[in-house]
Amino acid sequence: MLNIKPENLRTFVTVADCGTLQEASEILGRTPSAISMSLKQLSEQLGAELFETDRKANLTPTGQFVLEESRRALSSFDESLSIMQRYTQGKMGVVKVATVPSVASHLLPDVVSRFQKKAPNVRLELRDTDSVMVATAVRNGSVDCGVASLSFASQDLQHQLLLEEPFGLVCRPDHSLATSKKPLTWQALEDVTFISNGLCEQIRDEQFVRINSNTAIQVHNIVTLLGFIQQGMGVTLLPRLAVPDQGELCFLPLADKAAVRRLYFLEPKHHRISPAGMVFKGEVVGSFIRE
Amino acid sequence: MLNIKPENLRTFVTVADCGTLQEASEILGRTPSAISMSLKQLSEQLGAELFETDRKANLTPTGQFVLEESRRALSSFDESLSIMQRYTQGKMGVVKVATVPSVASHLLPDVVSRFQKKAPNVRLELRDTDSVMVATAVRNGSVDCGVASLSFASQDLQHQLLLEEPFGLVCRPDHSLATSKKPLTWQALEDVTFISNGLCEQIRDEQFVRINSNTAIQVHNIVTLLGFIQQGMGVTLLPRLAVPDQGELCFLPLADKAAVRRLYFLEPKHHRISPAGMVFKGEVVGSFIRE
DNA sequence: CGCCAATTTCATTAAATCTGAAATAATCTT
DNA sequence: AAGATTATTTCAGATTTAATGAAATTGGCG
Repeated sequence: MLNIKPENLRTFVTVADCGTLQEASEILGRTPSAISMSLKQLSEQLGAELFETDRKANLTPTGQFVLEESRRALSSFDESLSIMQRYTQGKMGVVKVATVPSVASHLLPDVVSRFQKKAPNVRLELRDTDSVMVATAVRNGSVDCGVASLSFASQDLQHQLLLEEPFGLVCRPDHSLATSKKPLTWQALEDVTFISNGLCEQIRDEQFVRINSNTAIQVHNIVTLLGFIQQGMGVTLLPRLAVPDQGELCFLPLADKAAVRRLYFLEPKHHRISPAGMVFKGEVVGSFIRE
Repeated sequence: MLNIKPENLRTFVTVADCGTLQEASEILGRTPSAISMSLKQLSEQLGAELFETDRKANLTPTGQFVLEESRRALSSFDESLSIMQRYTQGKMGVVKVATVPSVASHLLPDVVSRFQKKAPNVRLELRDTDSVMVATAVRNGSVDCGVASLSFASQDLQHQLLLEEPFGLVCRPDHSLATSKKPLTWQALEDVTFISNGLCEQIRDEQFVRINSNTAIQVHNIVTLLGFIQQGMGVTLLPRLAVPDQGELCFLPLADKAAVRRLYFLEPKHHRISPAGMVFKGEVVGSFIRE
């Protein structure tokens, strides 16, 4: 089998274009004798003369054919290398991300627009679900990475803290607790109708856990939950980002500063994410670290 | 710029397929350490890890992408080399040939069928004209080579004698000369109506040249010429191959054995013909040398 | 937690490639 | 047509690049 390297073809193409070894030698940065040897090797491998005479002005029919095919071969090879390079630089590919809804709606838009400026040819696939599903999706590989809170550390997930935000009481402005001047204690919740939601599981305080587990209603969907609050059916606890800014509901601080939601960047521990995914991660992490 | 050679990609693909250096080293015929270094070089050039761990069982996302692209790059490159190789071996391409009609109809069929057996993927373009046009076509490159007689040696044509065949007198069976027992002398032509044709210019004998230039009719097209003879309008001189075998005309030998048509293989002197053309030439020359 | 096997590293050897000078071949000039 | 000139090839030595084999390291498995 023959052993022709792209550099042989590149040399040949340059010489054919220049018509002289001297000129080609300057372009290629090698001596004419090196180029002469490279051409000799190529024509020996092919078993045919490429030039009519030892002056390089005229190609044989074989030379013309090999010239065209060499151009094709080189541009295809170079294109492949370029594609690999763009991929490894995170300028190409697909990134699939799962986040919790509050992150998706409040924090992702900024991250995404900066990411797209940096990597305009990368396709971004976003989905939002609850934290458990985010973790599952990252774990089984159906997404590259995710942002969620972490109920329990998984052995095949790597996590990185992005943000801590306090829970607060969400209620109507005319609710009895709404006028409280001081941060609310857990005790205050004992006497009102508490509507639980999925995020409440993040709060580990014993007294609250009891309140939470005794509650009559638990609503998982945020929009539905807020509707219930709006109707005056009770109060709930939510982190700041989960509550729409321009709503008509109150958001009151809690006395227990340990009641926080932690958001983590999640990625698989045992296999790494794509270069484009790394660029996305950089945007996410950078965005949260700055603020 | 990066300096990745096909051998690097081939090594990577083999290792990715095998899943272990040991196995790949046997296939590639190199030691595991050589392969390890080649892989290291590749991933350094790309600036990304290709395998999850130093065991080669699992590819990173980058590795999977590079694997696919490497396959594409290698098969394209190899295909190009294969095409060049097939071309230089005369297994691909186009051969354009011009011949005189008698060769085209009598001798080419055999040559062509043997050529097509040898080079089934080469396109053959045949045309027939008179010798002067054949030579012109070869000279100006509109055909690769040709078969014709040669009125005057051209400085940019290379020729090779294929066949010498004697001229003979062509006439109706009831013509006065048809019954002659002895080979005909030029003198015998002085008393009959001689119809000239283009091939007669090959005959240099002085007496004949005079007869030929005094003739009242000159017909260039062979079919037309034979029609004239058939009608009893006169006689002509032709080489054996130019007269149809199963015609009703007589072909009588001449006394002057120097009156021969010489057929040459013609090719350009200053630029060589394509590999497929060389294969065709081989068939033509071989065919004539054998007989 | 330690063994076993695969992989990497490192120093050395081998191979391929490049250089520069001299020889050769081709074109240009007279 | 012969010498002058320029381009190309050849060759030996130098340099760069890749491959080897032994030793060190790493990762997976019991």
